[in-house]
Amino acid sequence: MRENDKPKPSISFIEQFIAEDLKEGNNGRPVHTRFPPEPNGYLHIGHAKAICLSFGMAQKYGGKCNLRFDDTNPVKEEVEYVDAIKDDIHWLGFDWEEREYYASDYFARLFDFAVELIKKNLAYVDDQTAAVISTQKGTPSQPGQESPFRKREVDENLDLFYRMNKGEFDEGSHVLRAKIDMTSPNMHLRDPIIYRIITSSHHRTGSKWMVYPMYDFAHGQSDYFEGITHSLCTLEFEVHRPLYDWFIDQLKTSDYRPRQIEFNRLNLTYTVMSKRKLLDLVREEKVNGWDDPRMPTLCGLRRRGYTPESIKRFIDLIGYTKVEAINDISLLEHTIREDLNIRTPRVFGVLNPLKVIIKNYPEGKVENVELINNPEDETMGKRLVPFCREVYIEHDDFMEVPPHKFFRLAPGTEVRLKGAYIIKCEGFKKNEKTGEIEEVYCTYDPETRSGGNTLDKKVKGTLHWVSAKHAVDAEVRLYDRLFSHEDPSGQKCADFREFLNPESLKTLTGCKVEPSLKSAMPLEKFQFQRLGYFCVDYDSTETNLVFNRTVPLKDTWAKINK
RNA sequence: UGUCCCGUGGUGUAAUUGGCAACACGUCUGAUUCUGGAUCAGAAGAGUUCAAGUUCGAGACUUGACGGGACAACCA
Repeated sequence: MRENDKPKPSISFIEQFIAEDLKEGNNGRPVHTRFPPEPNGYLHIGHAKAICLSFGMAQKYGGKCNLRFDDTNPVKEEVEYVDAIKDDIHWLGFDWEEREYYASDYFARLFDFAVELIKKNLAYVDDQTAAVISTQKGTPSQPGQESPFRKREVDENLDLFYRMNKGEFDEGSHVLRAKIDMTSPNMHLRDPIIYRIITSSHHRTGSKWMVYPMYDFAHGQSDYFEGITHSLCTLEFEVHRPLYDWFIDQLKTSDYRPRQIEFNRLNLTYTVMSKRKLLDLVREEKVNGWDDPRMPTLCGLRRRGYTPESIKRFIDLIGYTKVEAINDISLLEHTIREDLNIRTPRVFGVLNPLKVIIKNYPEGKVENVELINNPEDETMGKRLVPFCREVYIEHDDFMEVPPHKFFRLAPGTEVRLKGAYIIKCEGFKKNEKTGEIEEVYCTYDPETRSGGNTLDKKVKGTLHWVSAKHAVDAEVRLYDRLFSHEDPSGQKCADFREFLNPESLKTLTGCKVEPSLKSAMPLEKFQFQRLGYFCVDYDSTETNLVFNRTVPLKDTWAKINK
């Protein structure tokens, strides 16, 4: 009854930090977070985890969350990605209002800050090649060595840096480095490169700049410029934090400083989650684009039939920790079933049609039988489905020689056609050459019409069906896991491509669906009874209906059958 | 031979900050149903990587092992 009686919902360690910071005043600021994608690819479900966190914390604590494109590397970034990223965030149900920012908005301030560091003798221009700088850095277990240019005079550094940006030097010939500590046990503090020369055009600033800041020199500062209080990122940036803090120390003029907190990134079984690998799959045409329904991208999941709610629910369940875990994709499948179970109408669709002829049913007669659209939700109402002498059933639902515990149709057995009548199998036609069953002959019991209450005749099996005369043809795409290995990218001796599942896409044509589906629109979702959840694909047209199977229903018979 | 992070049922997370380990998924029973789905009821499954210490009491604290991960891109 009381609030206290309920177990307190546990909050993540990040939320605990935020709550503590707020308690201590948070420098007089409300929570302000940011989601900072680089526009060099499409968002995937791992990004959704970060989005839910940053937007979620802001929402929960009455703060704000900015969208900031981390566009400091013009050679990899494109506008195409900017637009797609915005669509995906909105689709998930989050909004950054007018706060759409770009790291490139801060290029001038960042440049000025670099100049300031040079003047404070905390940065210098290095003329060495990348290879030389790299060897001088040492290794994680060996200290680095100082560059011969480290002691360059301030004026010379200033002059060189300005000339770098004027385009007087080639790419790779000079870099600007922060002067920190070449012997630090943290590699990131060994005089990190903060500016490099890039002559490619930037998707927003064009050719205005010839020098571009590195991630470490842009990210924390951008947070600072925007007044971010909590900068939430994934675990691999943990070792960057001392550097993040070092730059903030040079920059801050009051008590305010953004705080970086790291959490575990999302790993899913049977898929890959790095943008580079996903890009490889797209470029090498292992999949049909970023929005291929087998991809873990948000646009792929959307096309597959996933709902934002199911993704958010999944993310909620897996939580935020510092443990590098690999999450089971079957949990995602659970959350989408849970969601679709409530929201989708039930329909009949036959994937592998087998014709059943009901011999004692009058030719030419059509009855409209009434079916419940969703037993979970009465408000979704009922619909009429035509029934007649010839219907299609699922090929798997008939067996000439049924195994033990087979509840479906077989010679001499009875089943119910859902919503219609109980039928009995009296015979079948078999192709002598191929051994394939081509038709099944049945009789029906007119007394068993659904809804009639006098009958206590019971059958074990209930089948879905589609009237042969009224059926609409459809193409159905069945998806399986993209990879056959649980952890395709975690194998040292094999490339992830070797684990691609050759059966990840099966296209079925000549499927038969009930006539009410004729005008279904792309992304419309249904439960094909006894089969699974399906949604209309973008490829669907008026003359060629195309469905994607989002996820099958759990199938205990398939399990028994194993 | 470095620095930092992490180690709780099969999996993912909890444990009110030290009081005999909880939840979800999955698994297995059973009930029920005109979806072998869903739903409902129930069960099995970890003594918290190991060891020592502090304490009346440790999954939580300390130390040390062991195991896993991150860090040596002019990527983010």
